[in-house]
Amino acid sequence: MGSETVAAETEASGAPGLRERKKQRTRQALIEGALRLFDEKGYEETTLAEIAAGAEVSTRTFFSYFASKEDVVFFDTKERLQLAVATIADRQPDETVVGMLLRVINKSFEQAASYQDITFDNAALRVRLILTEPALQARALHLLFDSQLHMARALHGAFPDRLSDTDAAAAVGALIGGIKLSVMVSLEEERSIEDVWSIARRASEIAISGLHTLG
Amino acid sequence: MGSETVAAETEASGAPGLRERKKQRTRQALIEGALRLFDEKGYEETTLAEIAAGAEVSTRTFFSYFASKEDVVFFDTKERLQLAVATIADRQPDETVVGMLLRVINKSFEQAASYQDITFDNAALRVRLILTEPALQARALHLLFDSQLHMARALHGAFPDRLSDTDAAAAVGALIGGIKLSVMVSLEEERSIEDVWSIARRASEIAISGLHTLG
DNA sequence: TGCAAAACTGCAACCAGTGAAAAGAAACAA
DNA sequence: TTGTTTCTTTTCACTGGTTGCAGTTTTGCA
Repeated sequence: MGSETVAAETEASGAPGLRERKKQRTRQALIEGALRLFDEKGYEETTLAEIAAGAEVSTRTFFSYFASKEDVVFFDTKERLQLAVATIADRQPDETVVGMLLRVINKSFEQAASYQDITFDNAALRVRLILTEPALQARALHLLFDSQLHMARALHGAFPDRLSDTDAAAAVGALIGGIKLSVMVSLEEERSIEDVWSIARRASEIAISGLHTLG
Repeated sequence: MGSETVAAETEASGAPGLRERKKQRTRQALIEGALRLFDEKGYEETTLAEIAAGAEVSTRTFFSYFASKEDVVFFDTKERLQLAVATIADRQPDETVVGMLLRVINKSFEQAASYQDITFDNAALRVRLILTEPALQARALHLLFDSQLHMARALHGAFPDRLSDTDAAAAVGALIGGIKLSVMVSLEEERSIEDVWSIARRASEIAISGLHTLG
């Protein structure tokens, strides 16, 4: 089944077997084919039958790799969340809450920037897709929300005595909520990556120093 | 069509015509019937056919009142957003950004608390429903996100010289993001309304005074 | 080579959602 | 009241995502 991102090795040996390699190839074919089709003819206009045919599997098989049509687009979400949570889990000595949160944000951006995972260079296409398709936007927000919950729990776990669970949630929610909304607004006009970057930074500064520093 | 919440009057006279009254009754029947069915047999297990039958209309007619199955549950969203945006629009003289945001939050809570709109007393049922059904949760997040965008624009409009559009977005996103996530975490255990209220307050204080005041 | 597990296929069924044409009901004018 | 116009609902047919199931193929391994 495609539910595990990390390859399950055949045995104690390090080499993935034929079965695993085939599965990875099919998975990648589904992802790349789907994104290409979404780009060419639009998300709604692309049917699962076409996606499956593109990867030379049956429609039914699609669903043993992804739980839904939307999910192909978010193939790397689990991985990204894992990195964030892991980053929180290995708290540096003497690190402050804010320091840790910034480290998480930075790592996440780095990861996003250097994406090679699945020979996949159309990150921009994906962003455009998610921004324009309501169904994908809803799914993205749901996944992001879920990630925030996980991160809040991890943060509470990293500072068990200093932060209550609800305070940890408030912190994560405020930081990511601020960044998310300001980036979204900024994307309504065409902007360069650098612009977006600095807007995100600015939003995190606002969250950290507090809204009272504004008007 | 059911797209307008406010009744379109027949003429210059104040009385809504028969047509309008019937539509309101049908709308209410759909809402109440749907929520009752969702409660009794679960959201996924309830079909549109059943909902429509409960209100004695055809399945097709359901879709001239609501755009989707999910949307019945969020029948009052437009109204709530309108209040929030209107509250922002009539900025008080000498009001600060933070002061205004707090006023919006308070008004919104008031409105939620005093809900009588459609002889509808099962607000709690609805909350439980949204919290447990993934499809509804995704829709809720999408609607909330959209509301935040509108509020951010309104805020920028209210303080055009003091707040850039992206800063306004950062403010709204941080405040609502913090409240949302902490309330959500708090709801994982059973809590009283008062508890939730004070947790929300605490989250807004954190966002206002800044994350740096934490760890 | 043979067996068990894993993966894939085809098929049937369900249900949300949409388009179009026809029927029904209400509003309006004469 | 009657005829006309406009809005609403119904009926019907159809698409497409999603799932369960039963059977077949492929792979891993002894």
